[in-house]
Amino acid sequence: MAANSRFAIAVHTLGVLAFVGDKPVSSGLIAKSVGTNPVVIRRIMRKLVKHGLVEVRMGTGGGSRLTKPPSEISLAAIYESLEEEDVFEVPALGEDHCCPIGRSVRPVLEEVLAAAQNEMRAYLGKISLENVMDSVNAAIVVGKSR
Amino acid sequence: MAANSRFAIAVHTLGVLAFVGDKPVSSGLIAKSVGTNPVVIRRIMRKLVKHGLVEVRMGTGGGSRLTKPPSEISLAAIYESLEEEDVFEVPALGEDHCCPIGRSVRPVLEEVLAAAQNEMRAYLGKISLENVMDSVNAAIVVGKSR
DNA sequence: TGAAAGTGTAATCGAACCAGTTACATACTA
DNA sequence: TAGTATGTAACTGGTTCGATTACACTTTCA
Repeated sequence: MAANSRFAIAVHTLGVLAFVGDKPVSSGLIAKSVGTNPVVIRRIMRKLVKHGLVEVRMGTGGGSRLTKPPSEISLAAIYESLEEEDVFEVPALGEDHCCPIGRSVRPVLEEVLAAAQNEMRAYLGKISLENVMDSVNAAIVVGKSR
Repeated sequence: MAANSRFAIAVHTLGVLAFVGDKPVSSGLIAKSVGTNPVVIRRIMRKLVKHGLVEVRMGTGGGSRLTKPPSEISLAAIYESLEEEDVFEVPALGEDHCCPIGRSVRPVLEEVLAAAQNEMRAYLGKISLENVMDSVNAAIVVGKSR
């Protein structure tokens, strides 16, 4: 995964859908709320549809809608849907590499780094879209919107 | 932080230093073990020096050396030393943004994502360079180096 | 039935980032 | 002083990514 705004955009997008409720929302409208281009939203939406978080209707009055209540959508599910690369990358070395350390470090590192990322994912699994939106709504009501 | 091999390179580099022990190791030699260019190693080394993990001597017979035993160097310390950007980025929106959700989502997201990254860091804090090298050495002895 | 409002998708552009490399100044040792 | 190192700047090529444009396709509704 690159230094990446896609995850934030995805959560924001689903947040808008959750906020609006049952009515389909167009990618153009979401793009305005997120501050980007409709195509960017649709690119992300494609993956969310593929993973069953969202359904899309084409044509007039169409747009996107959540397939389940926000309480049943965890941030981990959103993260997984985006199919990002790993945060860390362990460069390959070639099998005939001279240094024994070089050859052995790689699998060890991969294991450790994967475990570290799993910790992060586990945390995201504990937070639902509903949790996020509760905080957002609270901020709106209190007027802390800046 | 970008999809990033620097962290892996840094751990690998310090692993070589730990393996060699007290004798200074040149960036050229490390670069060969890591499979990259000496300048890349020196760029990373600069930061490790800045954070006190490593000391460097110039001139003939010079090179780098750990400043403390591997058991006292955690992966989290290495990670911090690299001063990478955050894994996630929450795009800025401008204060006069029209959508109230857009304005309020940002701080909430930032908080959640920071917490997620802290989980990862906490895990890295529990693992020392010595732990990693123990696994590496075990792999070498057993001959599982591929 | 046809216009309008949507999405799907490909292609292109420019900016940013990064590893690799070269080159050279500087520092240290023998 | 010669040789071995690091420090650092500069350039390059590849990759990624968001933004944008363009166009085909789908659906609704008047």
